[in-house]
Amino acid sequence: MKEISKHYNPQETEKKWLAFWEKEGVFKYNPKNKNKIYSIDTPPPTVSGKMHIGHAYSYTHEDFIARYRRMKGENIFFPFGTDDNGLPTERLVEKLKKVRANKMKRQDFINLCNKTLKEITPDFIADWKKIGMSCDFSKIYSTIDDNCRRISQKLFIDLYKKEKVFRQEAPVVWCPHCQTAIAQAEMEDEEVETFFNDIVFKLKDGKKLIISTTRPELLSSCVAIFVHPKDKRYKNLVGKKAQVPIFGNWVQVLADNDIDMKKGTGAVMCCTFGDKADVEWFRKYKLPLVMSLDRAGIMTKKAKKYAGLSASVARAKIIEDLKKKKLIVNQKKISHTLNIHERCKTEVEILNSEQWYIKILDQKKELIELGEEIKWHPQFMRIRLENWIKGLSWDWCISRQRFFGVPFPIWYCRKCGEVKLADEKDLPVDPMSDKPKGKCNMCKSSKFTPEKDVMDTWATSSLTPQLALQLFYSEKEAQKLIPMTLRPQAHDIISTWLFYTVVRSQYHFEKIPWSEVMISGHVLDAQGRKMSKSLGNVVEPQEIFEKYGADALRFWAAGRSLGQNINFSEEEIQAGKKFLTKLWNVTRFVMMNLSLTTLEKMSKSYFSQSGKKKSTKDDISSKVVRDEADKWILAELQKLIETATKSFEKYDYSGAKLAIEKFFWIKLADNYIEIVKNRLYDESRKNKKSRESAKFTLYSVLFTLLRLLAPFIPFATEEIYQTFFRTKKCAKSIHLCGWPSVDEKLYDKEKIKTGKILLEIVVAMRKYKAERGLSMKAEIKKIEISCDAKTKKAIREIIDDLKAVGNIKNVKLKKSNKLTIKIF
RNA sequence: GGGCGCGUAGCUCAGUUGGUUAGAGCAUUUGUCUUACAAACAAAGGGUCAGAGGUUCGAGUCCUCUCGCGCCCACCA
Repeated sequence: MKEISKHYNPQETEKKWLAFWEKEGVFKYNPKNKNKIYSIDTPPPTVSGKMHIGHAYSYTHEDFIARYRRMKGENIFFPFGTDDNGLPTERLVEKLKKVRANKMKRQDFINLCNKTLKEITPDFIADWKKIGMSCDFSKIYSTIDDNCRRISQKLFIDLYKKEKVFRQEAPVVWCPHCQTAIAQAEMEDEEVETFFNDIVFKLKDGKKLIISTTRPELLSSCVAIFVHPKDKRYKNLVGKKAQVPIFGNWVQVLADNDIDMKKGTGAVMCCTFGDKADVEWFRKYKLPLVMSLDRAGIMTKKAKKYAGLSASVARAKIIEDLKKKKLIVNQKKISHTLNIHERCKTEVEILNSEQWYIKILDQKKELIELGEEIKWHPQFMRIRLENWIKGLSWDWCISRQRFFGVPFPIWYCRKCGEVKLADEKDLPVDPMSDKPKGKCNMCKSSKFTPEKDVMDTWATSSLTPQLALQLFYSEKEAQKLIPMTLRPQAHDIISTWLFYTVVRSQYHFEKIPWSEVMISGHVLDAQGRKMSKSLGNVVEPQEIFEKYGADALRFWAAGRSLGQNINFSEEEIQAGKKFLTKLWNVTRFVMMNLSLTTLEKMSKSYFSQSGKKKSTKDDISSKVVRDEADKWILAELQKLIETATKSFEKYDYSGAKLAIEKFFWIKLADNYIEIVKNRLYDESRKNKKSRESAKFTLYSVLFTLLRLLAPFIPFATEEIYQTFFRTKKCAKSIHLCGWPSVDEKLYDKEKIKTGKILLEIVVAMRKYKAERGLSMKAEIKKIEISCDAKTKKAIREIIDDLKAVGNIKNVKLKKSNKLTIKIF
């Protein structure tokens, strides 16, 4: 018997195997391996200082799949990277270093970002290792590193040459706080209370026209008034001019079908720009452009006496002035939803400015079809992409008036304005410090202005298949590996990362980026609410590691089906820990009963180097296994392998976990071990063959079970494998052992039926004893079982185990059509 | 307003293509030192499967409607 400690210590064990995996390069990717490649487009987490529980939840999901596929023998390409450029990183650095990018020299800020990333990234990544991600961490990309900048710029040039990207001056969604353009996907909703003001405009004939607005501060931007063409109240006013109060200019009254007659007074002012409708009218009726707000959200000169005020101050002031002049006739308190910037929660504005866009609006249909080409897990998530694409109303704005991002590889000719692209050989470039080669292609001038803007972070992270593949492959080879096998991610970024990656893959390679996607849900608190600092309900995975270990956390994460949100529950994590303890105890039991020589004999004869079962010729199961209970548990085990494998193939890891858990606890621990105990303890000679049968069964059931569990609890299973199962000839890690396959010879469905009867009798006996307050060891004098002939035969075959487990003196079998059990 | 998901035991969730008596964990109650495990084990109680209607020999499962919860999108004048 091997020495084995009484308690399982997850923290120590996990640390040990983490170091072992790294040292031995267990998860290192080998591009030369000839096996089928299973490639995963791992989400590069946005560097934020710390892994959160939602990360832990969804990343373990993809790791379950990766580990399963690896054991199946596929060549797993499971890279790792971090997304660390753009606004999220800028905001993190501003917070950590207590600076404001706007108030620093551009280059100083960029240097500070790079320096900060160097400081925090290793600790950040450590959590992904701790959770047991089986990625190849030996080569990691960062979306701001030289290679990623090069790829990103190169592919930008590709888009430019394919005319999929364009620059235009147009109204764009703008964040006044971050002072940059943003994309449609970066907006969130927020419900706010405000006043709906009825404001008096005067007509030439002195009559009044009352409009309703929530944004009176934009009066100075008013360029028209709209009414519905069928609105009788205003029908005779259409085509006439009205005077803007306070500012005195005259604007036309126009009719448009989009007007809601029931809303407010049914008359609305159009400002360039108050909202998206204004943009549409601006375009449709070719209205003049009057910008009353600047890039920082401050009123411009156009706002005359209100210039220099912030929008909200100006609003209060203008309402006051209008009231004094009795030009506000009604104020109604309303609550409405407006868009805020997801990064800083500032109310967004629409501003006219020059930006770079990737064309998407003209490709909606094609993009929806591409979504259909991908296999979705779960399927319903595809609809979310489709809905998003259908609802798109802006092309994808990728330029940001920021600092820490991938620069555009372009300059503009000072003379004719023509774009000058960087030479692909020179990438990555920073046009702010690098000079373009040659002269302007149009006018042959040699004076250029650099593009100051940087690309949005999604413009680079939408290229993760390339960023990851080019860690190991040349550009040409990498393209051959598109589509990758799997994109795993959570549902919140379907409209960004998933969508953008599809767009880029199509434009560059005319291919979908991956054949399959798996979408995880979110972690909510115990009450099902979002976790947030303000609610104080945030659970940190680091605390869970400390208290219960990563395996317990992973076990919990496998508890709900893919795509579903999960409520955090400490009890569930405790249940995971309990499972580990139980597994440990079962292992102790098995190992206490197997001698070292038996172990070696078994591993030699039964398992080949890879841990895969040997060919049938070497199969000793048919020679050794003789008792019915053993055949029963082995048959159940085959059924389990079948279920677990089928589930994993469907990305239904939770189904696999559930089946394994039930088998382990109910079939194996509660019943089989109880039944077989007595046979193991009886060391008499005549029992030798039965004892051997039990030993072999326990050995192979446990080893199979360990392999089935390895994707979920990689640390505990590794510990047990290394301590008890691994011999010189075996694979160096359980994660390199084969995935168990069903042994048809052992998959005897009749034996499963026999087992069912056996359990029924055992349960009846236990109930009998429990009801009388007896010990489970108490003797039963006589048990009478009435059953049909077939069952009778089956019971005869398991009668020794049955008598032993219940401590029964006499078993009497009677013939009957119905199974009844009487105990005396 | 549109789309998607969810509603099953006190709580958290399973429930395969419709098929015997709807399952598990936690919680509750009772019992048991049983040579793996008392942080364990055994047993028990607990359900109009949100509601209504329909299809079917048969519905937790399929269809229609209603109600409740969550998420995404739209509405923003």
